[in-house]
Amino acid sequence: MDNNYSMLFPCPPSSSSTSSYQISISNNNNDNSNQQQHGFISGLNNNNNNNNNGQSSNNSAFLDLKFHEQQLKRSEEDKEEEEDERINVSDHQLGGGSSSSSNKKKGEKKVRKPRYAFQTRSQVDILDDGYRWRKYGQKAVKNNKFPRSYYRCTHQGCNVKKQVQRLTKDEGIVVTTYEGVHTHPIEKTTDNFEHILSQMQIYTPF
DNA sequence: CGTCTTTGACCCGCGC
DNA sequence: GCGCGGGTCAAAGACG
Repeated sequence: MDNNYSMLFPCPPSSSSTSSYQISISNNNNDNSNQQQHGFISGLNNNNNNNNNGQSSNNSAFLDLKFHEQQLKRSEEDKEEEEDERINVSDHQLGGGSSSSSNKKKGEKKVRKPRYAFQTRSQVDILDDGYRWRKYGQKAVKNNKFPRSYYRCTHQGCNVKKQVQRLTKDEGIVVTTYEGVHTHPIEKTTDNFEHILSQMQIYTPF
């Protein structure tokens, strides 16, 4: 469907960065079959808005990105997405309570965009990918001592979301899950991110 | 004062 | 039908 990777990386990488990250990406088909391969990326940097960045990320110059399509019962939903208008399943609205940003009409089925998950070895939870995110929720996750944080892109009209979660098994790994594609250019660039992009082009299976 | 995070409540889907 | 877990909302607070 949307296998146009370049759309996902609106900022062309420059080769000027001298930072020393190494990236390894591997498809991680841990769950079921029927995998698709899409890519999205989250760079490594401090987002100095909020997080616990007392611990410097400079030491964690080794990035270990593992990339896998998240298998969220998505295969059937993708199929149904096209004929979505025809289906009248339920008349619920998104989210808790009164107002929903996506004004779904009565009878429309909730459409989930495909999601792309990355595992990133990083000291910090928040990875600066050049976009501005606003946190809108945090939930405790079953079988995980770390909570999952929910972020939404703050750009007007851009409905991209991401989830950030640290693994219990390996506390150094942060799983970042993106949902949707940005409809606007990147808002700020970082050397780290650009460097990661340049690496990604090598490894991304076009 | 504007922006962002925190956090409890709410809603929904799904399995039993 | 019920309970659980995931996802979202929105008011309140923190912060620059």
